[in-house]
Parts: sequence; structure tokens; C-alpha cells
Amino acid sequence: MRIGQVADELGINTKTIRYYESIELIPAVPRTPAGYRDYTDEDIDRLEFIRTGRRLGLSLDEIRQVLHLRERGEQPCDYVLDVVHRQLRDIDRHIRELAALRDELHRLLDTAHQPSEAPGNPAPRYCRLVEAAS
Amino acid sequence: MRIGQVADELGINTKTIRYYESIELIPAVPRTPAGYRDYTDEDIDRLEFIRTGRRLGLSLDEIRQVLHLRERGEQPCDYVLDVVHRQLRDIDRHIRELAALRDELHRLLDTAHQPSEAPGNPAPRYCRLVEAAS
DNA sequence: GTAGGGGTTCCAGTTGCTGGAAGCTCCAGG
DNA sequence: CCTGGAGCTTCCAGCAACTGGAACCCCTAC
Repeated sequence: MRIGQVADELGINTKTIRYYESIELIPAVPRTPAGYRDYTDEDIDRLEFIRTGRRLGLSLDEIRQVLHLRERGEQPCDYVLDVVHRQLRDIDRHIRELAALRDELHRLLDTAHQPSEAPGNPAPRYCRLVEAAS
Repeated sequence: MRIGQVADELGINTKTIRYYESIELIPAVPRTPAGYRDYTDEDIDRLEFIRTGRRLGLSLDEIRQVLHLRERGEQPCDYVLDVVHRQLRDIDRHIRELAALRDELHRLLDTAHQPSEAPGNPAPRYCRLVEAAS
């Protein structure tokens, strides 16, 4: 199967697949006589695994670790569990930060409806919206 | 004021300030006879403005737009309002996605407590945790 | 024969910094 | 006067994870 079809089926860019090969995340697959990459179902499994790992928030390097562990015959699930736990912690923190930012932006929009030159307010240097957030 | 002190006061890296200068987000400030950058209070205001904009989620390019608008004597607040509205939409979507991912990871951890070789389950190729998420 | 839609390689750019190396400047202590 | 160390300078390179573009090859259909 050629790279374009693989990309279509998995919903990845062909560039991405070649990139994964270039960083040796996937092995170099055999070529057709014309020099085209020729992928097997196993290659596609591997790519799908990578895609899922990415979707779960694993970095390419973490995915690489999992693949290496697997190649050495070890069970990578403990490692994955660690990563997933860490990931959950990061996500919770990220959500909290985003929510705080959202609230701040909402407050900012509220001030946008205030008169811009309330008595006693200094003239804004750049943009009173942004300066109000300092 | 020299770059180190500015960096300390604003809580930015000196490298970052030089980087901003290199991409012409801030002007090149005058130098002392020894060649050291010498910052005025106005420069620091500008940097603080940038820092706040970044904290609000504006990209450096968006910040650049605001600064340019301001230099041309236009009121950038409408532009900033647009950016902030878009930003809010993006944040909400991002939070929703992260929450969905979090739930998925939680479900994943639940399956981690299931027996790994339930009858009828295919043997995992790489890691049953990740494969369960496909 | 030629137009098109694939594929190939390699280089460079994206965003927002950050690290490191090699060298200059300044100031305080001995 | 010398020396050490902190802070400054420049330039180069790298991070993550791709993505775009140029220039060229291959295959099929009309």
C-alpha cells in the first residue's frame, strides 16, 4: 500500500509519515521498483498505535519508549500507566489555568463596556484593555 | 537600566528580551559605551505590555499588530476585542477537548484494573492500554 | 504525446524561546 | 596591579511536531 492511501486511511499527512520515518520512529519500509514506499498491515498497525498514543497525549519520545520496551519483550504497560498518570495531572492543571484565563478575559470584556475615560483613570499608553489586565 | 535588571524585574529571561529585539518586536535600545543595552522606563512598559499580552494568550504576532496599530495612531482595542473573543472560543474548545481526554484516560485506567487476558480478547500487539483506546 | 495525480528528496520555516561557547567589561578584594 | 567572578556581548544550534515548497520521477488515461 502506498503512502497516500495509508495517510488517507489513518487521517495523517504523508509528510508526517515520512517525518516519523526520518526520526526512526517507524522503520524504513521496502520500496516498489519505482521507489515508492510500500506499507504492510503491520506498518499501518504501528502508525495507528502512534496516532492513538499522540491522541492520548504521549509525546513522540514517550511513544518511542513504549515501542522500544515492546521490542525488548518487556511489558510497557507500567510505563504507560506512569505516563498516563502524569498526563492526567498535567491536564487537570492545564484546565485550571485555562479556566482562570477565561475568567480573566471575561472580566476584561466587562471592562470594555465601561466608559473608557473614567475620571481619575490614566490615559492608556497602548490599549486600555490590555493595560487593565496588568 | 541593564538587561539583567530588566529581566529580574519583569520575570523574563534576558535571552527572551534579546530575542524580542531580534524579531523587531521591540526596538533596538541605545547602548552604553561598553556596548551594554540600556533600557528606559518606556522600554520596560513595552516589555510589560508584551508580557501581559502573552499571559492573555496573544501570540507575538498579534501583539505586534497591536503595537503597530498603536504606532499608527489607531485605537487597537477593537482588534484586541476580536482577538480576545476568538481566544475565548478557542479556550472553551480546548477545555472541552482536555476534559474529554481526561475522561478517556480515566476509563483507560479503569481497564488497567481488569484482567489482561479476558477470554476472547486478542493478545495485545504493543500495549493493551493503548490499544484499548483505539 | 501530454496532462494529471501520485510519488521522491532535500531544504527551510513554523512558535517562542533556551542553551552553550567564546569573548568582552566592570568591580571588589588581596 | 592582578585576579576572580558576575554580567554582558554575539552567534549558532536545538527544542516539538510537523508542514510547505521546489524540483524532479513514475504511471495511467485520453
